[in-house]
Amino acid sequence: MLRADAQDNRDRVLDAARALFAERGLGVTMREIARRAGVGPATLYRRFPTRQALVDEAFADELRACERIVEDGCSDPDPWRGFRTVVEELTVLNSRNRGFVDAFMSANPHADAFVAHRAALLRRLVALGVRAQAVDGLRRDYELDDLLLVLMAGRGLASAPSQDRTAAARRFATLAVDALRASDTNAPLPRGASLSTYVLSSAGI
Amino acid sequence: MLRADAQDNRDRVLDAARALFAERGLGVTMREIARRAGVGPATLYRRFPTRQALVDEAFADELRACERIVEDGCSDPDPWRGFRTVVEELTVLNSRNRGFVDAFMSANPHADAFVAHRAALLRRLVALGVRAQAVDGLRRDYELDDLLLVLMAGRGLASAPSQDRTAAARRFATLAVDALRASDTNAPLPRGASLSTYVLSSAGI
DNA sequence: ACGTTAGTGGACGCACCCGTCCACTTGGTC
DNA sequence: GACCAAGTGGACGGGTGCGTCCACTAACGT
Repeated sequence: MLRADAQDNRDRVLDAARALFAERGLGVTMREIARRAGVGPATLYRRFPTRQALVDEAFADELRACERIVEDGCSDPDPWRGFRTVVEELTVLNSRNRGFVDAFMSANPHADAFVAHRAALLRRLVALGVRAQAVDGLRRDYELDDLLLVLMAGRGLASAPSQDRTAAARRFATLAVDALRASDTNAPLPRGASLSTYVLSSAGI
Repeated sequence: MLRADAQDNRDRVLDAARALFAERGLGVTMREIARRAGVGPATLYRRFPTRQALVDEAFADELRACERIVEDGCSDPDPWRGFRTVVEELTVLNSRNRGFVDAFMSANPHADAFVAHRAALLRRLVALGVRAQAVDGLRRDYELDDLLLVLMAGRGLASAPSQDRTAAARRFATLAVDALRASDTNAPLPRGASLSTYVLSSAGI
């Protein structure tokens, strides 16, 4: 059990970290987080010995939100609608939080808490994709890489001015869905994505 | 006229800068470029007093390539085909060079050589877009922002393993083109992009 | 109320980058 | 071959972030 003041400081550090990660990405310094939280560096390091420990904790909520989005999408009786919802929601989530996609995508094998979650999430997304293809919603030549690209692109949105970031994210998601929709005007996709093998080589998919 | 050995060093510095910018983005330090070129810091600073001067020079070729792509696209008698080509070629260009999009997008008003070129390029892209819409190739609700998003997304490709980066870029570009193609299955795009006003507020478009 | 001990902020040593300066080297010229 | 100015590498002071240490503070149990 933590002493009351320590608990308080811990919370303030987490709040500061979340705010800074969201608005400026994972690049912010530990010092800066400590300053924003109004504590000294020692306090920060005592609670979170490594940057990764702080990142893991700071994004735990986001990760849960992310899992919930995927879960909801997967349990939609119409898999194509579920897929579209997932794309849209994840894009909005990303656009709000600059650090989260970074943390999620660059998760380091054996180094942090994201790896296992990521593997599980992506496995479910693959399954959802297959089902969405089966009902002729999602284009036949879709692969997981294409979704990853869309999510990575969403990162760019997080540097837009904050006022209408969500609106921009929804617009972008709509575009992405149109790109992935099965249609007889679709140009055939050339082979050649490799992002997922790169991102997932560690995750055992 | 530069002394022979000085010219030699200058060339080596530029080569090193190009290589490092391409593979690691604009974040590399001046020191590191100097080390890679096998010269001291003083030599680097003598030739390129500021980082921006080096960036400008290092990307001059890329910038020309970029302009040529847009020019070719604009002079295509079929504007929609021209537009598609531009998307594809620019995406490939981006995927090859991690630093270029950064330099191009984050160009600082009054601070570097990219601003004027950027404004001119984007103006031409706007015009091409309008023409591509007129022939029912490009979707009606397209805006410049959508293209910028695609290009930003392409940056993500530059961190993929290098072997098939180009293939991945072409695949992604094909997806993007499908997203932007006019079709009766297009979902209506919600309003709300704002990237271009953000990127271009300084460029006088 | 008071002692104990977890908790704390600030200071420290280290490493890195920055941009500049200076004494030496060396290419080009006579 | 000898001169000399352009050219050079390395060293320097200033700044910042890192992770750790330590003497003080104050929360909690009695």
